[in-house]
Amino acid sequence: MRYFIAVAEERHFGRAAQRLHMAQPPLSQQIKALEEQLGTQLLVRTTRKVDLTAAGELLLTRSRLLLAEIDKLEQDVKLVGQGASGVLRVGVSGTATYRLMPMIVQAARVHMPGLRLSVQGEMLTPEMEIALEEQRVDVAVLRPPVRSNQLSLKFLEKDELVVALPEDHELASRGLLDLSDLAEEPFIAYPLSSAVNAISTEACREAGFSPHIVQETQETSTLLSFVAAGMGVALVPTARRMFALQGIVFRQLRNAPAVDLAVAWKTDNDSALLKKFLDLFESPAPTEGNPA
Amino acid sequence: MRYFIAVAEERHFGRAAQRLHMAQPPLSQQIKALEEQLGTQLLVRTTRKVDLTAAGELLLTRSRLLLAEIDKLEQDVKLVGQGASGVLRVGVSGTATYRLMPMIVQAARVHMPGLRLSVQGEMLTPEMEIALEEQRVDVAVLRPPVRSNQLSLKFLEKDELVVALPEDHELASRGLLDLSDLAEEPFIAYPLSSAVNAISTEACREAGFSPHIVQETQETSTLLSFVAAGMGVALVPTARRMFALQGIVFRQLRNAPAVDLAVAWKTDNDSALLKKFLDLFESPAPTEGNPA
DNA sequence: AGCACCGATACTTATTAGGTCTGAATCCAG
DNA sequence: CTGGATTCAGACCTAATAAGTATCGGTGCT
Repeated sequence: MRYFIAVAEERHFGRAAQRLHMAQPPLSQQIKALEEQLGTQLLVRTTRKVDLTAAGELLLTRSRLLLAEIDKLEQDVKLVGQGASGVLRVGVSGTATYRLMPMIVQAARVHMPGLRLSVQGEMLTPEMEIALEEQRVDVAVLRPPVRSNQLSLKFLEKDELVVALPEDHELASRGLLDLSDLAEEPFIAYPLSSAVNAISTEACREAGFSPHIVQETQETSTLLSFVAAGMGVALVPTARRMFALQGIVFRQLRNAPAVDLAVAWKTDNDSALLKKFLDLFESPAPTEGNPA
Repeated sequence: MRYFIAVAEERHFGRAAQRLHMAQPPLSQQIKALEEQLGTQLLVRTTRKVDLTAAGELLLTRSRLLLAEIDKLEQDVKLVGQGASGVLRVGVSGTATYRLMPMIVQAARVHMPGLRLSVQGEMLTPEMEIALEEQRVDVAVLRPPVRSNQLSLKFLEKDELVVALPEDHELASRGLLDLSDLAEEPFIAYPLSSAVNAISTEACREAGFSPHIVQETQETSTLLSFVAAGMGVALVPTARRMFALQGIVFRQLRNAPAVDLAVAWKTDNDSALLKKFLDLFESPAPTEGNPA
């Protein structure tokens, strides 16, 4: 089949043979054998040039695809044999669920076919810590710091917090805000146990006020719909801006507080699958974090 | 590859060898060679039984598909060689398999003699999208929307959904039903990934309830037999009424949700055969759809 | 413990693929 | 119109690969 493709592409037995690192006569024989097996003429040979019949055209296009699939299968089987298979349970922090997670899932599909990811999104760091320790999840994308000493971390990225405002809010007309501008605003916040909340509250305290939280919510999408409804303002990680929700504007902060994002796993988990999975994080985030 | 499939299916080298009309030792050797080529263990042999590794499982399922495709290619090439003008591989959505498909096949017989159609019925839209992209089928009759941007669509028709009921069901005595009448009924449904399921669920939600799905099934015939057996009710496209299955009655819905039917192909497929085939759809459905 | 079962190994034979040389057909140059 | 160059096909031989035969070794069952 590969022989046929070579001949059909080169339209020349000699050149095709060269490309296949073999002599021309055996190639002619193989093609002839193929034609006999199919009971069909595939090539029209005049001594001066080689042409494809309709059947040949069909065989060319389809067998190209087939060979590609076969090669891919071979690769995939090799990968799976090297440990790229099985199930990993992944927990993802609320704020990373929509942006980072799809990237990871896609990367895993390519580099670790056969791997099933069981993803739970919109989780909070303390939840994930416990889940990791109890081995209910294998990997977690979370916001440091973690308290547990059984976990290892790898730093992924740093996100500045931005302000989410209802679009008709008076502060929406200004470009760059200061945290203290928000002192009198009602806040929609992530749960108390979340890292974003901790950082936000701390930053507000440093800016000289204590935020007035009117609503607490875990899911970012819910949080933003509260903002869109005009119930208050919120501090969310930068990456969240992509959530182009109707009725919301995002404004940058002077001296914006930042939250880290990291991938975490249980240090004593020596699964080959896990190691391979963690390697996926090397390219998008080359920085190495410090273990807990 | 065929050898591996035989062994994997029989889970027994001896029986597999028998099936392949060969002796057992060369089979062992071939499998071993395959494992070496892939650098991966595919089978776990205890002297008592043969088991598949994860890599083996992958190879089994994928290579089965590949072999089927190779065989089909062989057939198709033979057909073209014998004078057929060409082969088009057509995928058809479950609900259109029985009503629309025969019409298309007949039209093709009249207007494109020499064209062979290789039809696969009872497929789901996402399956067909992938098959089109990977060029495993040339044309698909499916239910929009499609996510892929590599495909072009032509609208064919709109089908209202009707209720399929066991004939002794209390609602069977009534003529026109409202969706909310079904709020407490057990549902037999198409798979989650199907367009009909998506539309049905959405319609139920709008009618103020969430359907209680007791059974999921892909084939319409199976679905209807569950209904006939009294396991529950189902929403199926109008065209399905022709399926005069014993023990089932169909009832119209007030404000019936509707699903579209369209023909789809890969935009960059410039086969002349395909263009001609698509023209067949002009007469029965003159409306032009919007590309994906 | 012994037998039956099953896959692996060692070795031989048959089949198939590939290489070399050569021939026939066609095109082109002079 | 003839000789050289080009290109595919056939004849023949060799090397590689697959299949066959006999046998071994380990495992579970009685």
